[in-house]
Amino acid sequence: MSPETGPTIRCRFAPAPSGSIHVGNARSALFSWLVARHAAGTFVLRVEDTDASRVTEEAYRGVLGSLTWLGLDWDEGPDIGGTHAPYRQSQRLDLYQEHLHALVESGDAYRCYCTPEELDERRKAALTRGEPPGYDGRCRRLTDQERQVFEDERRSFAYRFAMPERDWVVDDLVKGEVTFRAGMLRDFVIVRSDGSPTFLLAVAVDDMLMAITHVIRGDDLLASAPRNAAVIQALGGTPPTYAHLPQVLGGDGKPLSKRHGSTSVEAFREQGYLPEALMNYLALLGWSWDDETTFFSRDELIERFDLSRVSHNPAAFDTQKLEWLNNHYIQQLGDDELAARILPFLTQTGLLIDDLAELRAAMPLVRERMKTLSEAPLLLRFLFTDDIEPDEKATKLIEKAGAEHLRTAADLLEQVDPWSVDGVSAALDALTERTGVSRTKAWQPIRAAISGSTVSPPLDGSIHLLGKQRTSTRLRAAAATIS
RNA sequence: GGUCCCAUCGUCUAGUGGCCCAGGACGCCGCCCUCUCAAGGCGGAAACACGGGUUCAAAUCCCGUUGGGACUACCA
Repeated sequence: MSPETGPTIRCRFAPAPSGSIHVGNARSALFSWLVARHAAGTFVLRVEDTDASRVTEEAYRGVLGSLTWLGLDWDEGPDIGGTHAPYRQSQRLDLYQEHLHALVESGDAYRCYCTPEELDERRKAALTRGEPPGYDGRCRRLTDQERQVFEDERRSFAYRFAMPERDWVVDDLVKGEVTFRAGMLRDFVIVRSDGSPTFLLAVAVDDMLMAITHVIRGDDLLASAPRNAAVIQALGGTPPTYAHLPQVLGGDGKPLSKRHGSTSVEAFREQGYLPEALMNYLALLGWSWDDETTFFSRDELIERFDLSRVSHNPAAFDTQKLEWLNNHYIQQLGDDELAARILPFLTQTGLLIDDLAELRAAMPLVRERMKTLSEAPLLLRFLFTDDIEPDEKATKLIEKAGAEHLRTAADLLEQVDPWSVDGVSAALDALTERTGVSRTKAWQPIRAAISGSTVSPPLDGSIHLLGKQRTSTRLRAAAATIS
């Protein structure tokens, strides 16, 4: 697979821009991209937007955006062009038309005059007879006279591909040799009666014309591989090598569907997952390097990824493991980087960050406390607003501690000079000593008063960042609420 | 219904006939650390779907059963 030993490997990802791309597709894209990058080959992005009515410009941009965010890039695509342009199927219609004619010329495609109603009827009849329900090939065997009758009636027609009646073997890089017996693959529609090409024509033509060498996709498309290959062969081309990946399932082990909520890449981004974490996690869904390595950087994946180590069984998406990985990657981020990534999540909840230095200074306090970036506002809110309303638990703690305790704390903290974490810490210890209770008992009411919650980053660091004045104000305000 | 794919802890997986009374990771449980919550450390419970073969030896090979899934569209 090295560039020196053979033709350049060309892989592609061909999403339909119908909304956003879900994690199953994202993994297909990732694996395909990894194969290309590992082999120093070419990665092609092609957009399957033949169903133009449903495709919006926004959905199109969303797909590209999701891939870019994930960390994937491409050498040829609709946005950057390339030697096999255009890369949107909606702009390749004349190409499909041209190849349809070639297929008709060579006798590999024919007009099918069967109406949807007739097809439906025959399908049902076959089913009740216990026979396979596929197209029976009727119009393929029409005599010239019969055909003429339909033409004279001006019946509308679709074009079907005449599937050669022989066994087909797909030598799949993941599944191995898969045999499809003669007769199992029926003649399929390649151009609809409205003249539009179907996926089965477009994919074959595009893969052939774009000189794709490796098609890596979900195994729901396994049965279409022999059809793709047959069309390409009929067109005089050489079919690519196929690799069909086992499905990505929802957390419940069922196929991904609306039931699982938002499983789009975009949704994970919005929830505060890091792209490096998602990529790492997705790589591990159906692939492993050895018996123990879990963390892989983008470059390590490129270096190590190999289809021969792709699992044969479907994989359930485990959000908890993703969360754990995400926390790991968050911990790897430096203060500036983490602050920059958190910022949008804070402003999104209405918090105004006027002091970036303060935000940056808070990073060490929250870094290992977040599974996702979207948890940041909850942890940092007390620093960026003075609108602190103690929750129920916090209120109870404050009342139980009493006004005296809070005022004592305020007194002690006001005396801290210079204002440092150590100084704050010493003052808190003095408070503990003076009251003669445990740190937990002495400090929790303080935490409640300054953060409004029973959970917060470490107290001394939090108070230090809050500042002497604001801390004092909050403690005394809390004390004042107790009658 | 037919064809095809798949089957190791709850989950992701290691395992290509002996190194496996099955290893790692997430999750779970316990302990430690500890100002809350986390993070971290240590320890624990937890799997070869079932039944037949083949073999000196099977999680690993073969057959069957069961169970999942895909396909069987003028969807992609």
